[in-house]
Amino acid sequence: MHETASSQPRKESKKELQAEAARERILSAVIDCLDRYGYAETSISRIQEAAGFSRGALTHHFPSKEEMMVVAAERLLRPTLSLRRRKHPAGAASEAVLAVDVEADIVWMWEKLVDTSEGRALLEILVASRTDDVLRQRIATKFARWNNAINETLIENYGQSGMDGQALQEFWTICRVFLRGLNTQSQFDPDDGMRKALVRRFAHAFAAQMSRPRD
Amino acid sequence: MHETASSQPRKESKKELQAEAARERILSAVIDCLDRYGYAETSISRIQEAAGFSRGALTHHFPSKEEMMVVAAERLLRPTLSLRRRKHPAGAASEAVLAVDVEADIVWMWEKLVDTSEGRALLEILVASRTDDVLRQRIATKFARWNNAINETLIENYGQSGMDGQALQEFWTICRVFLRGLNTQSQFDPDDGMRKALVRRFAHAFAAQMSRPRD
DNA sequence: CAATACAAAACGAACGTACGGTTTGTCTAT
DNA sequence: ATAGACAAACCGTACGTTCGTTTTGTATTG
Repeated sequence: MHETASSQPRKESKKELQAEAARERILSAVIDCLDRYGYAETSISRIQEAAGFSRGALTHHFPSKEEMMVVAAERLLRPTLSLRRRKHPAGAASEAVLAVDVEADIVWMWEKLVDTSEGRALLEILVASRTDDVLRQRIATKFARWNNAINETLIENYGQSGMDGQALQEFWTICRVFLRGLNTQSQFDPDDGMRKALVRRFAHAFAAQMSRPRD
Repeated sequence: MHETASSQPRKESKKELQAEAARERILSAVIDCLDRYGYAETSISRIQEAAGFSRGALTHHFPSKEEMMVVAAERLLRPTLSLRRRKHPAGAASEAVLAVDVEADIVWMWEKLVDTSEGRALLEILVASRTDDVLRQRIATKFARWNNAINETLIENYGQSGMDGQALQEFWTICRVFLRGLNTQSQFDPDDGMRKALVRRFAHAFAAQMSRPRD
């Protein structure tokens, strides 16, 4: 072993790049299968087929199916998907602006984070981890960190509202829970219309609550 | 087949009673396994073990596992669990009374309908039906009817609020979706405290929105 | 700059296991 | 006696894993 420290991305050997690309392709296949077939029906064969690799290649990159699922979950819980910061014009009509922003952010979360392959795959993993002890233990801290990261970003954006931090955390958690729950009945109205209407209705009521003084 | 019409429960032969009790026991075992092990890990062996029956008994009462699941789903979607009617004192302070009632009903729904074995089993079936076409087709209409029945009961109780029927339906659907979503992360805080706090926070905001005039 | 040596990558067959379904047998109540 | 209620053994299948082989990229020689 030479001293090619991993902190120096200088010399990414071609093989390492290839291996990393393969792992990425496999993880994408896992997420795709979770969305299409659900956690239970996501078999090695299905992943193999979706990724375009052989059975042996999968076991070469991941020692077990469980490991594949955990790494896929880690990818879904990567904090890379953060809301963009908003710059608020300091001063007048702050409440109205705030409400509009909250509504827009919620709709954006629904369309870009939840109502996607990744969002549905995450739902499958979360529901599976409800009854799978080892899976739950392995993703619990990542999930908590992910929730906190989202909350912090949102609180940073909306901290000037009248609510304290605790209440804000709870409100955004409610929002996340609602959007995730909406994915549990997406199969019953193939047209997005109804769900999107619900999102808007929720966002509107939610924003109204947030931009009002606490009682 | 004699002409013992099912509309005449007059002569329930002892054997029929026994068979019905066995079916009920099996269905309870299914729901229990769905809650404990999840949809994927609910196998015939597990159900057999939980119900205290042999493999043969299960296949005697239900032709297939899918049929068992569908009938279990039908049991979970039975309209028997309806909110009790509330009698409102016609007259003063109706808005405040309304808000209190809404909050109480939501907490009641969470504790008695959603945060239960049956509620979690229903979550498992709904998530499974997202990717299982035959299961979805077989429970779709029952699920829709169940949602409508709940909505109608609630609208009957709260019809005097300022909202129109469409908005009320959407609001209660939002409530149901949120409570179901809360079950998808119940495994991460074994203490009910946090979830119950979220329910209360949601119920409070929800009630405030409902007892306010529309904009 | 070849030629060789070695490790990683990809492959596919084989294995044991657990599942759902089926069949056969036994007992009980009518 | 006859049909239903339950039990137990059996069958084919699909799963996840293991393992030996082949291929490909990289490093080390002359």
